[in-house]
Amino acid sequence: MGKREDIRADLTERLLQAAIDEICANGLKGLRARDITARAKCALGTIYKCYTDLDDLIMHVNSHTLHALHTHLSSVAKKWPNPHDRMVALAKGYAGFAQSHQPQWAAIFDHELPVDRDIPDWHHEDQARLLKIIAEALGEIYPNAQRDRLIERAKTIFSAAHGVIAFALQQRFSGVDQDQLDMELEALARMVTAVQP
Amino acid sequence: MGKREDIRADLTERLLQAAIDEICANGLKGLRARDITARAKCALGTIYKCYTDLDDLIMHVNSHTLHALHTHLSSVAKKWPNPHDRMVALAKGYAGFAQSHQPQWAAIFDHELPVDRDIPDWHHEDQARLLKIIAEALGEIYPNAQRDRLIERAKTIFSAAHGVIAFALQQRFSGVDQDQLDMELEALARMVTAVQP
DNA sequence: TGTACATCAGTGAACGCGCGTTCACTGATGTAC
DNA sequence: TGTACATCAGTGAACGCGCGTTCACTGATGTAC
Repeated sequence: MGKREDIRADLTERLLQAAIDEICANGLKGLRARDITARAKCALGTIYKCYTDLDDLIMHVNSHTLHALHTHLSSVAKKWPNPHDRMVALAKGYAGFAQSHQPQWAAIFDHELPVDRDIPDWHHEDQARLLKIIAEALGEIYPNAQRDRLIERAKTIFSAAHGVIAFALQQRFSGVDQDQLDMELEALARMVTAVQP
Repeated sequence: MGKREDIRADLTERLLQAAIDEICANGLKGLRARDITARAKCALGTIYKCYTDLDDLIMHVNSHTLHALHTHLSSVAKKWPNPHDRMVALAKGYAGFAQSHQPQWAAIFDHELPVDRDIPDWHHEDQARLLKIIAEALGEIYPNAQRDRLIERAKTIFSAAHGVIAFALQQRFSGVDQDQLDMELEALARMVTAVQP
């Protein structure tokens, strides 16, 4: 009987969820170990039984968010057979996700690991899967392009859209108005997938 | 005779330069009041005589960087009479500046003021001046467009290019390869300024 | 120009707080017979 | 099933460190006569 393992698994899960909730409530910057364990109703030390440290826990939260984003965008992509329209829908879908999950979404990009520690493989894979959705649409638009070029172009388009969305959502820097965001994203997506040599 | 004022002005300037140098050396995250005053060869408390606090000093550093960026991009713009080519040159020029001033450039976007404090007007103006350079080129490409629409589109293009450059420079997220950055920026700038209804 | 006094700038030791991480403890879970 | 013992999970008070900010002090600058 694995009662101890069950407890551990339950604790691990509760801590993850508590961390997510705390980030939603106070943002990554306002995340404190004590708040997480208070919310998860366990002792402070438990974090270090279930995770290496706070950074490790945050990485898991971010992975969780990336999975949710991937699920969201996959389902959006499925609805649009035309690759041009699909790109527009993906851009808007990304904006919608970012908007409705703002603090978690921001955490993905704001969290910085200590320099001596490197990003786990599964995190890179999460990102690669996202890019694949875009690359696939591009492949349909440019059937003769090389696979590597498509991936590279997908990165460009993703980061461009991300830039537009990030500046629009965090008022801080002069991004586009929020109510013009969808319109501008549509324009961007259309321009960027107009056929060319 | 304003000897006291001279000393104060000198100190203020030295602190600014020391802060810039420290950011270059250790990044915004590694910026510490003690390191700044050590480099400026004055006492710790002096920061609070010349600036409200560390955040205020950082805002001044960022303003300094934005001015340098504006100067750089203005001179780039002057060299290209054709607005399409100018947009390409601006994108590459921005990437070049970001690359050669990475820590200072990153500081502009990484620095977060406490929520209760708002961004001074001069900081917004610095940003607006940057956008104007882009809007001007757009105005030549789309002579019939409204001024407001041009500004909005300039914001979109700026944040898109910024996204591409930011992801490419900070390896962290899957941005385009650094040696393909210029090529991708050129493609982006051309696509985004292709004539359309 | 010289002297006496007032002001106030720069100084840096000390304060204070936040907060991640540790570790000696204790009691529930698992094991042996 | 019951009892005695060993293990080891979760606990949370305490540690330790980093670091922004303050403030009583002192000596140079400015002022009055």
